[in-house]
Amino acid sequence: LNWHILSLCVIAAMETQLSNGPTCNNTSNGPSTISNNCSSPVESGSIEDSKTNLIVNYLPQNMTQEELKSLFGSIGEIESCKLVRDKITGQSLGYGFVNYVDPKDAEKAINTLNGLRLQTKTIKVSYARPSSASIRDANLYVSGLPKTMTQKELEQLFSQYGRIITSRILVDQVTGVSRGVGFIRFDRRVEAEEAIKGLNCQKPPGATEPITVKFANNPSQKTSQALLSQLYQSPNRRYPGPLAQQARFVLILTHALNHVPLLSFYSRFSPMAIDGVTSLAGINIPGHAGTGWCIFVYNLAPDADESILWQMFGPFGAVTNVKVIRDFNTNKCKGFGFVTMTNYDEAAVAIASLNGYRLGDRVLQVSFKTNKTHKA
DNA sequence: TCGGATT
Repeated sequence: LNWHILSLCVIAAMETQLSNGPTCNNTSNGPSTISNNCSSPVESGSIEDSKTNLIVNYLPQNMTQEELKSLFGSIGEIESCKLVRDKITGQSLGYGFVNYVDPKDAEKAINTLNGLRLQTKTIKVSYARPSSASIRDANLYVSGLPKTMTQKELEQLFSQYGRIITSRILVDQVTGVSRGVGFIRFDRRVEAEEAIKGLNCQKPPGATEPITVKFANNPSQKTSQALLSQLYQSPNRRYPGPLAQQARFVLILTHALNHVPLLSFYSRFSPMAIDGVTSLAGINIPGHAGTGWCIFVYNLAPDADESILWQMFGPFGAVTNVKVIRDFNTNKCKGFGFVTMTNYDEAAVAIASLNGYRLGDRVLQVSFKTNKTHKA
């Protein structure tokens, strides 16, 4: 058994290609995205800074403040430079500020560095709006959008409430179709508040379902567990480390003791192995969500929570997301949940191992998620 | 007995 598990670990080892969504490009914010060149700065920001201070967006996750300063320092003398990080985790939030001494250098930096490709990202360089409380927390998260709605239509819908700084509609990485989720950043918080009042739970013109509009979280905020998982499954790892092996072993052994035979999952072929990800375009593969492999877990207890899913699936490899589906009113688990795993092989092993697993007095059913819907 | 989605 142990030997099989070790072999499996080798077979299952695949390159992790973590891509953080579609590469940002500077046209994606649409034609109505305003210039941040503040000819009439408002409130507390200094007028001088408006011509020297730049905001740099869509920086690669691993870029440091020093690297940012080095890159922009190649243009001219920098007065100050700040990479914005999450207060708690220290993770880069993917943007920063560069303040030049000379306004000419700021202009030059926009002309030469805006649109520069760094790793998987295309950075955006523009004048920073003066810092002020009124422009903070003006970013909205919008869900339930009709899949046909374009970014332009989204902006049209929201523009009645104020000046839009940026907008975006998230798309499936594989199919390119809208995920029905987007973002709108207004110039001022009060505008965002009005948009929530006016549009939350409303049907956009021609739509059949109401949309949800609320304040957005910070970009790429992950749970501490997902961060741990990411750390633990480092991108260059080819084989699971001793800890992973141990955990797998324990789990699979537990499974064996549960008197459910293991499937011959190691002989199963992986669709990822045909000719890589490109072969997946337009093909509907169960559980494949573009960002990973989505697994359906059925027969969870009413009091089940996310931690049990992390505990069960984590040992099999990179888990990026878990979700227990709860009843809106009672907040009790509706009996099922979802787990997203990065690598097909690890997901397949987890499914093969955990399907039929006895959790308390329940026997779990675990499979790739399908497109079933309860709607009529 | 197959959601919600966080650039």
